[in-house]
Amino acid sequence: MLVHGGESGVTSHWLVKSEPNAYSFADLQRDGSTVWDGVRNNAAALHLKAMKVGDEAFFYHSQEGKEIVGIASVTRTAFPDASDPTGRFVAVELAPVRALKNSVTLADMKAESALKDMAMLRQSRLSVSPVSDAEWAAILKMAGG
DNA sequence: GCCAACGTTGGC
DNA sequence: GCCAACGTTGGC
Repeated sequence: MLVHGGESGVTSHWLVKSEPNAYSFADLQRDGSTVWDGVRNNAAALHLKAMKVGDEAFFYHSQEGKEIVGIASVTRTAFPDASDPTGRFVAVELAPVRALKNSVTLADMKAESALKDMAMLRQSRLSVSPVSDAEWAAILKMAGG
């Protein structure tokens, strides 16, 4: 699909982290959509600002599970994060796409050579990170299609 | 619970 | 503008 401007129709892929105790993929499925706010890191915020409607993101459970459990899509591009008193940070809106058939654990990802340069593995504390097309495909394959 | 990584803050 | 101190994240 061709729209206007330089980024027309090209979707990007991302990975977002959440502690399932705080907000799990099941919560997202229950809610239908959610405002992805609370990001307080400039690198992560830059990634949020680069998200386009229709981009898809792996939904990773940190601490409990340490695995990718599902896919979400961006339904609203970056807007000011109302929970940020400084006004510096942004939020996006995400909706659930589907759960993965098999979740892909951190150990699985570390063991996969195709993922050795993955942003989330190189910088584990980053809560929003880009995923290349090759990495996206590799993880989908690991998840059972 | 501990600790490594890393970002942020504030004194100078 | 530097850098030490501190806070937070997240794997182990």
